[in-house]
Amino acid sequence: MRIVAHLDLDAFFAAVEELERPELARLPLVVGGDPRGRGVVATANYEARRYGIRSAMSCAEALRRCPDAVFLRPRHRTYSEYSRAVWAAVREVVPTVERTGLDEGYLDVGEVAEDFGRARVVAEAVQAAVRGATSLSCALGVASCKVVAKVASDRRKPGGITVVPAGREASFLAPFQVRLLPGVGPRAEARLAGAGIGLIGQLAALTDAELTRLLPGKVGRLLRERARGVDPRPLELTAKSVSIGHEETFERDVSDRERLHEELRRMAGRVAEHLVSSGQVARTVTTKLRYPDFAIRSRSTTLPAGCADGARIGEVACALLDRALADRPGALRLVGVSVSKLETHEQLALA
DNA sequence: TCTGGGGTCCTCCGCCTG
DNA sequence: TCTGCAGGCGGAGGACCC
Repeated sequence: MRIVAHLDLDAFFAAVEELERPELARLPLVVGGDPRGRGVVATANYEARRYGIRSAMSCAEALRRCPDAVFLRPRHRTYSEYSRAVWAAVREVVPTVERTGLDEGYLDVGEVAEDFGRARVVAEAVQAAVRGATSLSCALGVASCKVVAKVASDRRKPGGITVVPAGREASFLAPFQVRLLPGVGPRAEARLAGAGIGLIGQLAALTDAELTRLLPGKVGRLLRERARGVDPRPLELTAKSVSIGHEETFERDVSDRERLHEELRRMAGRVAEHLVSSGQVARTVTTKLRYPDFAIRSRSTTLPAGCADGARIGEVACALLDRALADRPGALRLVGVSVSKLETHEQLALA
């Protein structure tokens, strides 16, 4: 019997900060950007959420909602260390794991539990292991496939366990808002709402013709399958990254070409360091621009051979920036550089 | 509200080639 | 040699996720 669990650490960044600084534990706490700048909320603890503060909200808005909140900048290195400890503890209980982020992932519970009743016991053992190793709490959803497990893990937060027995997938999902289905973002939600479709059960019941009209292409068919609780995706145990990039939003929009080039060269250097440390080279360089009206433009080019040289990547990125600004001149809110078509040194040696 | 930074995947279009 | 077509690929953009 295939049984999958989705594990989600509760308010992860904020929970780590509370562990590191226990005096913050009962205060509204926001981890994210500068509340006087252009930053957004990465994570808010449950105390801050009582004021309506949510992830992805601008920090300025979070400050307006709760002027007494404590604002901290994210410390990714510290979170990575806690994350490593969490997943080591999880693997002591369930050896086969797919990490999808620092704070979440899927577990192959079928390996250690032969039925859904026993799966709950395994989920409790995972929670206890995580708490014992790190003092962090997590929520788990257990089901026959990834999408149902993921929706289930969100049901009882913080610290809960939700088990959806086999055969109950579609009826479990049906009453939830479509936006809770992974893959349905603001655009798809708006299109569905325009046709009076608000619940996952209604999405699951759409005819082919209705689906083609509302959500054409592969995406629509995939979302309707998921709404029906059908999701054959296996656990991905060896995730390899496809691209590496770096981008930054300026405090104030920048139009000075020299300054933009300088920033791009600096970011290209960081990207190249990342490439070198992972033993990879890249063939495609992409420069991204965001204008004050939030319009995004990107220009990319593919090099004849793989490259991990920061100066070379910077040079190409600057030329791409110039090309994009020739098409649409103006000040920029953000620039970024990323590389893709990655190859490892082993692959190059084989080629 | 006024929107970061790191990504992935999908779609569309134009170009090239057989 | 020209035309039409299909498929592959690169480039650009959009939607989404954490």
